[in-house]
Amino acid sequence: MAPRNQLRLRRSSTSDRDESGRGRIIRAAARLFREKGFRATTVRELAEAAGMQSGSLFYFFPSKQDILLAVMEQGMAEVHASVAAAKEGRAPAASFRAMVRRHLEGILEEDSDHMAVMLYETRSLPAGAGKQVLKMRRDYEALWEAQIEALIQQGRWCHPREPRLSRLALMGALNWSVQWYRPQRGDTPARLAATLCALFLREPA
Amino acid sequence: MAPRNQLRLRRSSTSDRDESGRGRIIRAAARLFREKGFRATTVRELAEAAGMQSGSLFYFFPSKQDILLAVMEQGMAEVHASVAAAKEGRAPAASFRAMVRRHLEGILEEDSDHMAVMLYETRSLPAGAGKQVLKMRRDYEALWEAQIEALIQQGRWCHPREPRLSRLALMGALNWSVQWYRPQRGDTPARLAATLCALFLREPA
DNA sequence: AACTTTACCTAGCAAGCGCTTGGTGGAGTG
DNA sequence: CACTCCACCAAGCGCTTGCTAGGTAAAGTT
Repeated sequence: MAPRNQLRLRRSSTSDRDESGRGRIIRAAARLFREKGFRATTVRELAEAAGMQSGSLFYFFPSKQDILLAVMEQGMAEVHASVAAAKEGRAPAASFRAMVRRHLEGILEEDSDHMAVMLYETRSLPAGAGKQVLKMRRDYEALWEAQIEALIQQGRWCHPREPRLSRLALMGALNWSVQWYRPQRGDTPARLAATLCALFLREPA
Repeated sequence: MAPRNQLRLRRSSTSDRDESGRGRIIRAAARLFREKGFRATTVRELAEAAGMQSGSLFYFFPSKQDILLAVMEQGMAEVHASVAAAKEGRAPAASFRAMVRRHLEGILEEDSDHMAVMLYETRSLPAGAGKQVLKMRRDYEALWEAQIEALIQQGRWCHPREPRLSRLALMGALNWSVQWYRPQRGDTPARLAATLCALFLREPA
């Protein structure tokens, strides 16, 4: 019995946004998992899209499920970082607009499939798995809820009570765009963001 | 070569909400497809949940995919009927509130898995399939968009332009609840509906 | 120069998959 | 009582699935 694969696994030394085997796998997986779903994507398809043989995937990851986990982790980390940066150093309403824009860019732009996979493939993970991802997700939600509370205090939010439900409604309105948004209509995530913000923000008194 | 299964298939003589084989299969499929997803549900699990052997499914349906289609059709038809009925004979804002309530009940209540499957399993259908379901879906969306236009005319909608985007945002906010709503919190779909309506409706002038 | 590690490839196994086939008991019909 | 039809069951076929085992050429290390 050979030593377990796990023992030799690299954690991404640089980023996984590189041309290394790991990086190529994660990018290909993000695209396929988003387009076809996790279960409907076979390791053979995935390997071909990453430019290697199916067996080689298991040199980099112990299982198919761990590839899904890696996709989600990367998506969550990148969007969180982008949105958190947009929050800094602006008035609440301006911050909010920037955050919405970054969030939509993070789920709608080309080669930004990771976060969409994270949003819609949660149930492909067995009950115990993905605690790390779950924690990241909660942190991300807290970021938004805090922002909504700031807007409520300034009287700029459309509904002055229920910040939790407001956040859920907002996230629904934003994340649903994954289901219908198609870039070729002349829309961009930025323009969509501007319009959607207008639904939730109240004019200054 | 035996005659194809299709030739012997019954269209639901009464409703499929009965205890017939077909009805049992559709109900079990709705629950499993929602909980685990279409691909992750095997015909053996599905058969067991419906109280029969796996082969027997194919006496009632020509393929697993046709079971999915039947689930979606039933869900779409029932919710459409319920929401369309709520629209009748009320002032626009009151209609709207009733519609939102019916929609949420249709996707959140126990044994109402069909519509949720319809919302989140579209990509499990191959490109050509489900034209019937797609048409039903478009009709349903038109129903909502008309309602939003009526509210805009009365000055009761939170955003006076962009009825299409308003509809998409609203649907997102409502449909996202499938991902997070859990009944045991003391919430009900009806209460959730009331709060979410307040986000989108404007007070009468 | 000798050795180890990295980054894969090749071949294939065991399990599970959707679906088919050939029945069969019971109810309905003439 | 003979016949037909309905609603399934029992068994299994052929294929695909995630994953494993063993190998290897090239690069890095000592």
